[in-house]
Amino acid sequence: MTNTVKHGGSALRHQTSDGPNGIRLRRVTTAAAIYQQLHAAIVSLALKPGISLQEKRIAEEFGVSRTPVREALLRLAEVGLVEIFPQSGTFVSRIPLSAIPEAVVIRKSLERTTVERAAQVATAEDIAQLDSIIARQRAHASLGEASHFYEQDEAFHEAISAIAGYPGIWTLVKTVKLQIDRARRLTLPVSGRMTTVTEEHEAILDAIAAHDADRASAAMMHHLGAVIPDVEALRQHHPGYFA
Amino acid sequence: MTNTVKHGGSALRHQTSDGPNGIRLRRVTTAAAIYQQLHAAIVSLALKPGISLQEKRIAEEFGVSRTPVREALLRLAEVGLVEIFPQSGTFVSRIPLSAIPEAVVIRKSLERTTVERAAQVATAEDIAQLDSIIARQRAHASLGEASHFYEQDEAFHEAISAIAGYPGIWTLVKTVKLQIDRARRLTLPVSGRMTTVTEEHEAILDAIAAHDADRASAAMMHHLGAVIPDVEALRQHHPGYFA
DNA sequence: ACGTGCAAATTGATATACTAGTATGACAAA
DNA sequence: TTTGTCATACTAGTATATCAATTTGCACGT
Repeated sequence: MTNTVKHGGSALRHQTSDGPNGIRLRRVTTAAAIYQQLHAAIVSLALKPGISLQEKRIAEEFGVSRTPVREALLRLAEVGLVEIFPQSGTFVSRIPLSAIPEAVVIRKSLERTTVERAAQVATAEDIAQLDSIIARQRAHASLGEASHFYEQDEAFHEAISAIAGYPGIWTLVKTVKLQIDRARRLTLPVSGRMTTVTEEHEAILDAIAAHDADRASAAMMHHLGAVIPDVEALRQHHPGYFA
Repeated sequence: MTNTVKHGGSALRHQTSDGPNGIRLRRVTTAAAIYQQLHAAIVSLALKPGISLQEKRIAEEFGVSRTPVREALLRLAEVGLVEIFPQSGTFVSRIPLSAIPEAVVIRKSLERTTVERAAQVATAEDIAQLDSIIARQRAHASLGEASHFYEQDEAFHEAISAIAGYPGIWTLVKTVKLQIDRARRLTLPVSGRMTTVTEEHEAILDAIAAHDADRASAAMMHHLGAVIPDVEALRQHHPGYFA
């Protein structure tokens, strides 16, 4: 377990507080920047589950001191993306397959709530917004742009949360579904999957537009239930990635 | 905004790692200890919303360096109990009344899920366990022991989550209901409230014992809906406590 | 093969110093 | 009086060096 990963020697550049127009921007701390970079790297599996992360080495690679690196790692440990063993080492967490079913249940519970509420209160503009998201999604799907497609997928769910008046629920869902996302990254990109997802989103939107909370809920449950990855196949293809 | 608060000069003592029986206990880091103390102080309102918390001063009061204090404050900021303004100051967060309705919705959503599942799968032992919790609760209520009563109240909900097979949901609910708890602390202890809560718990348990998921859900929703504090009265009595 | 013990490695914590924003109040200008 | 500027002090963010506590692995000896 002495694997390491190169970060490409990316140097962090402190953002100065003054924008060109004199607007006072919120300062981006070094610790926050490192957190985001590591977060993205872990979720995208650029940093593989199980590999070692050392405060000292990361600090050198980013060209900063241990302090902000340490703070970033502590935050990552809280959301379950790294595991810190005192006086021993810090490692990218293995994907806890046993926790995924519960994460799915939580997500279903919360998104059922948002979609039902959204179906009750959605305005014409809300529906138009969701429709435009789906349109972009369909375009990306036809071009096979998985990354952009994924962004719009998230935007769709986030928009529903916002429409319902519960934007904080999406924030919660994002952290809950982290490990699910990591597992999903390992599944081969099934052709046609993007089209299927788009159709499921359309079904959800149809129900919202009809202000049919029950149908919207059912469509959302079907959508979220279809995303569960095949656990056993993953274990076979990627030994050592799971806890 | 130069208010401060005395911590009574409580000195932290490092726990050694070896228990009397040789079992290797998980080491309690200084940062974690400080986090817990500040967490409890803020939720119990011993630390009032809005007052200043300074890394340096807290470090001196606890007799430690800035580092663990800083880590504790960062964690507290993540759960919304303190607000950090870079290069300016750190303050106990004011209670965000506007976020409370959403927190209630989230809690209802998650606990509806757990109680419905619990009603489906509860065994005789599970039901006995819940019954004993309620028994203890009734005893504490009759003696007016609010603090012990509150512990059993939490234990009841936590047990339901565990019975459902979703222990992580209770962990989530605990953080979501933090601000609700702070607001509730400000409400005067209504006589008979403890008795009412106990009866509501009994109704929930009855439905679970009967494996009636719908009734259990309804009882839980009624229970959680009855706890919403009177926002306007709070604003009047405690100016400066809310955001 | 199997413990034993020591050295290396790593996180936890301390102490100190410096930087960069931020709040504050005094003071000058209108 | 009001407004704008400036000096000052304060605070969080970061850097650096160092030590402590503990785990881990490997060499060593039995």
